[in-house]
Amino acid sequence: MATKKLATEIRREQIVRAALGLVARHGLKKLNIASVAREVGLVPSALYRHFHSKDEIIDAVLGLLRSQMMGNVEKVRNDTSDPEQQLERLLTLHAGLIRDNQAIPRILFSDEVFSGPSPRRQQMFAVLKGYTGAVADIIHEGQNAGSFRKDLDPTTLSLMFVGIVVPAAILWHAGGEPDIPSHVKKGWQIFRQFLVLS
Amino acid sequence: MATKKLATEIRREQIVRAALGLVARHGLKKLNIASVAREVGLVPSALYRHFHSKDEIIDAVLGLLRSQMMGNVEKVRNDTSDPEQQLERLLTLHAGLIRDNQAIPRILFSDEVFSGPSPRRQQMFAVLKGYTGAVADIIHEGQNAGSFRKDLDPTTLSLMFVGIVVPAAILWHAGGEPDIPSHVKKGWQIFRQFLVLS
DNA sequence: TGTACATCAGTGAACGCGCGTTCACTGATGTAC
DNA sequence: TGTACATCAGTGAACGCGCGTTCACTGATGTAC
Repeated sequence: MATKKLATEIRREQIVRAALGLVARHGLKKLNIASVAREVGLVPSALYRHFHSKDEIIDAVLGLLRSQMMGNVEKVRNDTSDPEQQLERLLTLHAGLIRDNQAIPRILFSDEVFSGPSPRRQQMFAVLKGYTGAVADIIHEGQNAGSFRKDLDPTTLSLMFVGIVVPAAILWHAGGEPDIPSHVKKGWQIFRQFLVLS
Repeated sequence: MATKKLATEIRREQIVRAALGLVARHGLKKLNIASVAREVGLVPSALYRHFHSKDEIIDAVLGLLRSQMMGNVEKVRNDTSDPEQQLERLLTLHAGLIRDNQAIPRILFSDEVFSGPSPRRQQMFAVLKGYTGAVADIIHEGQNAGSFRKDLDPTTLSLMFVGIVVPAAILWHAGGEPDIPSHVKKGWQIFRQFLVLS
């Protein structure tokens, strides 16, 4: 029809971005082929020229999410070499990511991931593990450099670090409260006071 | 048939418990009328003698969850009057609840809640708010009693307190790691060191 | 430069499955007399 | 103590909707000659 023909590479990207947006706005359950197609300006069956199945689209969305999270880690590590600043900026970026992108917690806990195909669950586990692992690395470096307390387990600390954002995000997700940036700022002050040797 | 006829009150409880178990094991997406009926030993249509719809069953499951969480708070407040011990026990109970009951995070983040009927989202928000509010109250009492540091916002601390368990639960949920009780123990030591005046 | 052809993105109708829900019925249970 | 009756939990067939997926087709695009 009036629809322009575009290369598969371009369409794949359009489709994945549209799917991510839909998940962020309405949740994974409402992610259906028809909506994605409408968003991209195609007919539902046209998506099958670019993906073999809906599952394949979901996997691509997971990949996009992973690259966003790991992108934040890389950005922070390139910005500065000071572990304390790395943590602070990562927290801010992460909070922003979750706020702009309600899709993250929704996907993390979705049945599509946890009851879905086993490789997908493993991929998701790898993402989470990679992220908290990177945080633990930063903490470890700070300990070695002598700027952080040395008597605490970096892994435990990394989970608590992530824990500054997550419960706030849940609450915000559920009812609009609390103000995430403000909570994150306060939470970071507390975490920092405890961890950084002055 | 051979199925015994039981009073609606009994059946309602059986149905809700069966549904909660199914969600815990397979996620909300696989919660269908047929499975619940099979679990209870009835035919699918029989459930409609006791609930008007699947949505009503889901609401009842949410109610059960709420009572479990708030039950922990009450138990702890009755056990001891020392805020520090209240927090420590609540953390342990909460960790156990999440471990035995993978249903909690799955439901909290499910589309059934967040894209579902608005009253349901409000109910869920009230549950979360009530729980973190209770934690904040305990912290506040500890501050007034002079055993906790006074220069920190109880609300922020309460979210961080919950944050000790949540990320660990997510990881465990995704891949079996880490050992939740052990992480919670270490996390509590850190939190306690920071909060409690010695 | 033009023409024939292969490629492949896009279309629309149709299929089929899962699943929530309805409905007329059956038959057990408890109660009124 | 027995009998008639109302109540209501349980049944099984059927309906209907949402939705992922298939398939034969069309027609635009780029390329070989």
